[in-house]
Amino acid sequence: MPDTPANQDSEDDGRVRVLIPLPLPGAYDYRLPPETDAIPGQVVRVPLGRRTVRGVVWDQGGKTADGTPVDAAKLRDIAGFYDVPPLPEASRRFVDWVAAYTLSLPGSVLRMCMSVPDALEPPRPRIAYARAGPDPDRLTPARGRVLELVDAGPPRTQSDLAEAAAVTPGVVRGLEKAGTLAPVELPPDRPFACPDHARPGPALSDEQQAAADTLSAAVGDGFSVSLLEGVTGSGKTEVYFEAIARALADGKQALVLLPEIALGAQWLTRFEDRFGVRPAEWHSDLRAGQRRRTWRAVAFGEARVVVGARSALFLPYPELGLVVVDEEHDASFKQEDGVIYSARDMAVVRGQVGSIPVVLASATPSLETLVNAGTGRYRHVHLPNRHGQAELPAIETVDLRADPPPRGQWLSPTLHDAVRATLESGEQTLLFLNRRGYAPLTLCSTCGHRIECPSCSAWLVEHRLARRLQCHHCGYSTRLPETCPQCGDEDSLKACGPGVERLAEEITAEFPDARVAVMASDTLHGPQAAAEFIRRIAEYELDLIIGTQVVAKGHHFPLLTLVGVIDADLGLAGGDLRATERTFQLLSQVAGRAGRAAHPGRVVLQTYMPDHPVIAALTSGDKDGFLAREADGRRAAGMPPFGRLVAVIVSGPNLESVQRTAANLARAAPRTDRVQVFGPAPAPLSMLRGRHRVRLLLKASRSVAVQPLLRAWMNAVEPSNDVRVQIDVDPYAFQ
DNA sequence: AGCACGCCGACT
DNA sequence: GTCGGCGTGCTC
Repeated sequence: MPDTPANQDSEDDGRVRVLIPLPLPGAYDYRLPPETDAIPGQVVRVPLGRRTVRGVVWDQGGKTADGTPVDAAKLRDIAGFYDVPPLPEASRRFVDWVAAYTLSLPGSVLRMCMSVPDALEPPRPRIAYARAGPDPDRLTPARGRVLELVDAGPPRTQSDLAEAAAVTPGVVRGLEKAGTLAPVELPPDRPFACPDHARPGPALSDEQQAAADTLSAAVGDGFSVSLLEGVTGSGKTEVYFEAIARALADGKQALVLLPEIALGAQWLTRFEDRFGVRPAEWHSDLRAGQRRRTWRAVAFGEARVVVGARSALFLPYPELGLVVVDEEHDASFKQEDGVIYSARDMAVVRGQVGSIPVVLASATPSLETLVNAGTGRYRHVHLPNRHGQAELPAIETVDLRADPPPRGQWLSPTLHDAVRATLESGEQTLLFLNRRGYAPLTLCSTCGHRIECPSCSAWLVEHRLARRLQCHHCGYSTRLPETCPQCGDEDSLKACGPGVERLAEEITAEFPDARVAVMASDTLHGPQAAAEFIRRIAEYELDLIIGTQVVAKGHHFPLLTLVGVIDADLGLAGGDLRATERTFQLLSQVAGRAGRAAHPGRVVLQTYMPDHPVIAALTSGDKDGFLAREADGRRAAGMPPFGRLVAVIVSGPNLESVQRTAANLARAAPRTDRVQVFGPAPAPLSMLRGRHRVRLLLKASRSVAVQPLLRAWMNAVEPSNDVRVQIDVDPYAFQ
């Protein structure tokens, strides 16, 4: 549909609605200067108060609260137009949809699309340095290295030269001053290479080819959702690459969402193997220059494939033809602050507003997705397992009540023997413990004091290598005290429970010859470090890996034949309904690290609850039965995905005012027989970053439109001025 | 989100 | 007497 002038159906006063990426109640009206035109999506500069801000010409909304248009006398002129493509219609509809669904302000959602302020300005030419004169009088070794680089290749920028020659940027400036180098202008942005869809990919098996054909056929055929289910090593990635190739061949852009880009090095390599170039990347630790370049390349349609974290969903793709969500079950797709949304669910919405296919890929799909596949709402594409082996390796349990580890240790005799045997046979072991640091709790043996975070209701975790206590929720960190902060007793503090560091200590003592390394999110510093770690495992430079959940993701190591789970019960505490599903997914993924074609591998789960349904399902291999029972339980309870939940979180530094607002909300709760409201109750973390948190939970059947109910409910209550009320539609963690 | 206004405490 | 803390309110 061609864009038509935004003011065509407005009054004669040249009124244009402009959405500003600020938390304002809606779009604002502006006047179009004479002799100018505005089309929807155009990015403009508008006066707001005494400053000028960016905004986007919007085609809907813009009514004031009482429905009357803003007085024409109040209108101010649009100050200017940015020379970037208009925000595409699908993006605009997506913004409106996400705002309405999550009950956030449209301006807050638009902000996620416009997160790169300087991307709107024309790119500044880059200054490079080229040889302009003879060597300087004083030719130091540092200057020599720079000149060697300049003479050997094309002109390079100051920072680039400085880094490559291992000198400070001052050396380059010095050479400019001496007349040896002169600045030259480079074309502003390095262009993104276009992935080559026609490049031959790896050979696919018949089953993989059939799956690839199914996904490819959906490309260009309007909105659809396909669940691509297959274990690690089944070739999922290569299969959806064929759908990407099809989108590229059709002249469309493609987006792949991954949970943790930091660990995507293997993924990027596979992409490059298939398409010849790297895709555009989008994640939180991108440098400002890269962000700007990528945003513009997406908006101008130059970046054809983007791989990124959840925020990549809000980039202004003009020609998006496919969205893939890999590891779709992953909890990190849920954005928990600001605009609270599930990137997996919003990816489906983005597919709907753009009339394009969505692929959800996972080895262990979420129950929501499986239910949608079961009812036929989603297409279910199942990849057979690698080499026809069992879905999971043989999983056995160790009942810690009957077979406990020695005092102060964490490996049961059975697991200890298994580790020894694996080491002796020259194969690799993975020990999984989803706890960073040395010990999760520090306790005073004299007075019983437990060291807690001053601003969260959580214990501080000892990190012995760093000699500190850390809060894993807010980042608070303090030196490990020598005396009890409560009773002052010396040498009375005891580390309680294991973390990966402590497990490493035990392993090193028990198996001094083993080459051991710990893999946790805080031991991997950046993508290169993660890639290096994975290389060390793959090239057999390590015998034993101790890891947290970061090891569960998407890597396959052929020499790894033993997986030991130190505490299989860890995720089951807390009574969260989703805990069983989550634990099943996590332990399935960890178990899947073991084994290869010739050697099935062994998985040992240490547990105090060998009869728990999750543990029983893992050992029996009855995945389908477990999921069916889980689904039955949810259906009977009216819980997601069969019912709908909305969490209302009230937080603030003052407990009384938080409780007062929560009580007022409870009093004003909607009273119909179509919804139930529970609470207020302390939120799962009752204190976080110095704020008390109280939660109400609204439960409704799926047929109820909860947003209007919630809007009326929230409008009926005036929160205390020091509290914040957040609404989490479809909370991930619920109790 | 900014940037005003405004209303109370410590300074040259 | 002013400078300045940050609570409250507004921006088409």
